[in-house]
Amino acid sequence: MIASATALLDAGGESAVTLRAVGHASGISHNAPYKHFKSRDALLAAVATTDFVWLADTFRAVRHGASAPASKLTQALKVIVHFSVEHPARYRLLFNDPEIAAVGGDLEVSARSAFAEFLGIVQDCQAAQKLPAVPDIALAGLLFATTHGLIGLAASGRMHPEKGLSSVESSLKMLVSLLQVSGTKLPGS
Amino acid sequence: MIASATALLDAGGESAVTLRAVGHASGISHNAPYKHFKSRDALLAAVATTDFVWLADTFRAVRHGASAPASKLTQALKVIVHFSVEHPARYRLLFNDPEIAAVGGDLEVSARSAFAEFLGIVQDCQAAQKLPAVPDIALAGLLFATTHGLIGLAASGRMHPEKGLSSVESSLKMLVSLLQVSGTKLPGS
DNA sequence: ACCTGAACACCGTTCAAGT
DNA sequence: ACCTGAACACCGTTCAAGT
Repeated sequence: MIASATALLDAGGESAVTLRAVGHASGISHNAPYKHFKSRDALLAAVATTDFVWLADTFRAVRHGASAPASKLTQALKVIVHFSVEHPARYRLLFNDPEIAAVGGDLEVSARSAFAEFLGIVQDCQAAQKLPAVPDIALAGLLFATTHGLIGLAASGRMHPEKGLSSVESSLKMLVSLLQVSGTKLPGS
Repeated sequence: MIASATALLDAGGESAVTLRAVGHASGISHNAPYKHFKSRDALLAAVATTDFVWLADTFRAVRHGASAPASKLTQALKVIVHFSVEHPARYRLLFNDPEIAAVGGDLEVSARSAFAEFLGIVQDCQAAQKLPAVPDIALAGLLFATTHGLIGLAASGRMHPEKGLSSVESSLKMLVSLLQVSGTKLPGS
């Protein structure tokens, strides 16, 4: 049922995920989902939870890989960007949907877990002097937020008129390189 | 009618903006809007256009104010943050709604106009050596995207667990200060 | 416990008809 | 030209009833 909803999201966006379509794709009636989920939003939240768990696992794999810290950060950011490109509706569910986020519960736990793994990668970069020694959580939030913002603006066509998606990665590269410069001269020193 | 839709957005979010409610609030029938707008999305796009025009005007006023360039940048970012706090549904319409963005036309023109004013403020900061001398459009996009991303993550409750909205402004302050440090040592030099 | 089918109260949108 | 009222094809959700 979660799988059906996920497939419908990828195929037709959030509006395509009607309980009738989910029921039909799962071979059950259109209101059988109510026996397993409190509402349509709860079903969508379950999809989002699954994706957050996947994100956390992927970040963990990147972090424990063999690359240099700065390269791991780039890889993690690419994971986010690629996910947003390949599964835009699911990405929006994760980071752009207040109604879904309000569900809380497992969803919030899995979201924090994914962020914690990302934070670990940022901390490793700081330890390796590849990022400035500002508070780690704020820095990780800033990097994540910038990636998220670039993705959102690109998706809305509200970014650099002439460029397309590639500008997301090049903008991120610019940010990381600017921050590395900052790392060599700590603010306040 | 645009005013009715705007009020409904502020009061109850996007889902409250039904054509029946708009018609009732405007003293007309529930499908009279179709004589003025091609669809519900077109009406929402008209609301977004109005807000983009307001944003462009506000940015322009900031830019031509008496403050120092760096202060103008801070003011412009605050305008965005405050708008997102006071009118979350309208903010989402501007920057988080692919369906609305796809309408194009006047909406896109007004969006580009707002970005152009913001770009001007960034350029002034670069001229005053308050921001690094990287390509101006990319830098403006980066600053805007970061602000947008921080707002979105804060709205989704997906940011620093312990902090709230104030962390958006403090994170932005951190970014600008880090970029100012970078400005003193250009990358590649 | 889990599922079904009908029903309810909504939607956006269309259309024939009025002025 | 602009508006109305009824109608159509959907929704999410509820509920009595089945197994």
